Amino acid sequence: MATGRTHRPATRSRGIPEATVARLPLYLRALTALSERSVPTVSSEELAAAAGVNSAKLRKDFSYLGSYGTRGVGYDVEYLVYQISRELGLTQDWPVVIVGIGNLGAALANYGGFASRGFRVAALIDADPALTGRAVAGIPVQHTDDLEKIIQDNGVSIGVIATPAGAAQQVCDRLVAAGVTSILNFAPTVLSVPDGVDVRKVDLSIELQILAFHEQRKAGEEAATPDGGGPAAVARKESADKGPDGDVPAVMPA
Amino acid sequence: MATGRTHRPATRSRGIPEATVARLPLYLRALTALSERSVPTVSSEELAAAAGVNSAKLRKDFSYLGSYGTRGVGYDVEYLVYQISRELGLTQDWPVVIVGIGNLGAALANYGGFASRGFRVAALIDADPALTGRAVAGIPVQHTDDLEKIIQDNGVSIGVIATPAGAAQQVCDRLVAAGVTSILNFAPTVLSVPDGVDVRKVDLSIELQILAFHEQRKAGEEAATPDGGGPAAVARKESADKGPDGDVPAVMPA
DNA sequence: CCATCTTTGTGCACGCGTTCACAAAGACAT
DNA sequence: ATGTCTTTGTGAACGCGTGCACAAAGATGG
Repeated sequence: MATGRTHRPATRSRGIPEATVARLPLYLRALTALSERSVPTVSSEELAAAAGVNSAKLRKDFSYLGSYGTRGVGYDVEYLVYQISRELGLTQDWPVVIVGIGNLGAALANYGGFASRGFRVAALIDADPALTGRAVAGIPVQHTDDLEKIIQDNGVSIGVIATPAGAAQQVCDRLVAAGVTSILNFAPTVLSVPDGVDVRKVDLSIELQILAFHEQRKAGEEAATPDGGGPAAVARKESADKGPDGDVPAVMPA
Repeated sequence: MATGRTHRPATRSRGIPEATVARLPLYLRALTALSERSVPTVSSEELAAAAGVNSAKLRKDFSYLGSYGTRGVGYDVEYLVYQISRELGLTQDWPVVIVGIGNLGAALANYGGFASRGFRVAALIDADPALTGRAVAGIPVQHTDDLEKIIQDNGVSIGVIATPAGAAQQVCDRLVAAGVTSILNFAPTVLSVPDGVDVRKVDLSIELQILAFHEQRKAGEEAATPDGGGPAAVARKESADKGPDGDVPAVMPA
């Protein structure tokens, strides 16, 4: 750990820019919606609008995948769905384990967006013996003691961590040791992983803080807006000193 | 609803780059942890390691806020905590409403990371009459009919959407009409909002799809191994880029 | 077959973000 | 004071991502 030096030299995965990869799921969702409405073809302009991006960007993104469009017509929806799915690896089955079955873990287990895209919740794991055996989203919760066996028996390579912050690194280490090479982390902690292991982080409070920053800026500049005093919240008198409020937020209080 | 402009206006918010703003919460968390351990000062190198970023990047980030460090010593932890909190607008109270109290909404309501950073869940809102009146995380759920009144009475400017995809746009429109100017969207949909409203998106399935892409690539490059290709990929020393600092992505602004 | 129209695919330029490398600044010891 | 040591703050170079603008490619109609 302590990745002191040699950071990633280039972030191009097989010639496809990382930024493009991050948008492919967006296109895929829009295309899937079109497919369900039996729309045969779509132009870059239309699809871009549906995905909320610039049409030039979309065309460039697709150009990295190959030339799948027809000039003067657009893109074949079904064909493009297949190509993007294949590129993202969604044509195969990805068994996933969720560790930490609190409120968030349960929400994830129930989330329908997984199964519809090749992800299969292979197991739910929690350290609380009281949960063991109970079913969440129709899947029985298993105890952390069996983590390694579960990973290996199911050939799991993607793990989701939804534990409290304090347990995240330990769980991460065990997942990696057992063979997991991709981790989606919901715990508010920086995880250390060896090279070759991908970690993506989702942090609910960080997103809100970024919004707060912009919100504060908007409120501050609103003093000059022509529009009458908006009903927007007035900057309340600060008072709550940072205080040592239990910062370490447990993702779930069991 | 002409164009779904959900991407940031690329406006250098008060001279502070967007990328820097996105990292400030990361620094803040690391600093808070140091503060609780009564560490008086910290060097850019140490703090960068704790936050999982490059030290040069961290110093440049702080340089946008001003010169808060002492050469030869480092940064005063308490002072920096205050400066970043103030910059992010966390020294004031931010009432927030959560719309859609399903599994995810409940998880968010219970999430401890909000209250500890100036965010206060002012209300929970759901369209299901069966939920109305029931308490989740100690907060009574109110009906969607009262959405506008709740927003205005509480001076809410930040809304969290955790509804099914089909209801998201409608909820969004009502929130915006009632005065909300920042939205955190968990529904898998592209929201259309007028200028001046910020939207940040968190999409669980998109993150997994991005991981799957890299996972597939790793597996594909390992095909050279004599093994017939078992489903379980072995963590192997490989030049898998994508450094340890998994930045958000999609959310990126998504 | 030719003209015209539509839409893709991409060369190019620009700006943002990242990283390096080092001078400036302060602490500390002598 | 002076020198040495540590660490910040930043100028500059570089690479990536984005968006413009247009030529190429194919459809379509006469």
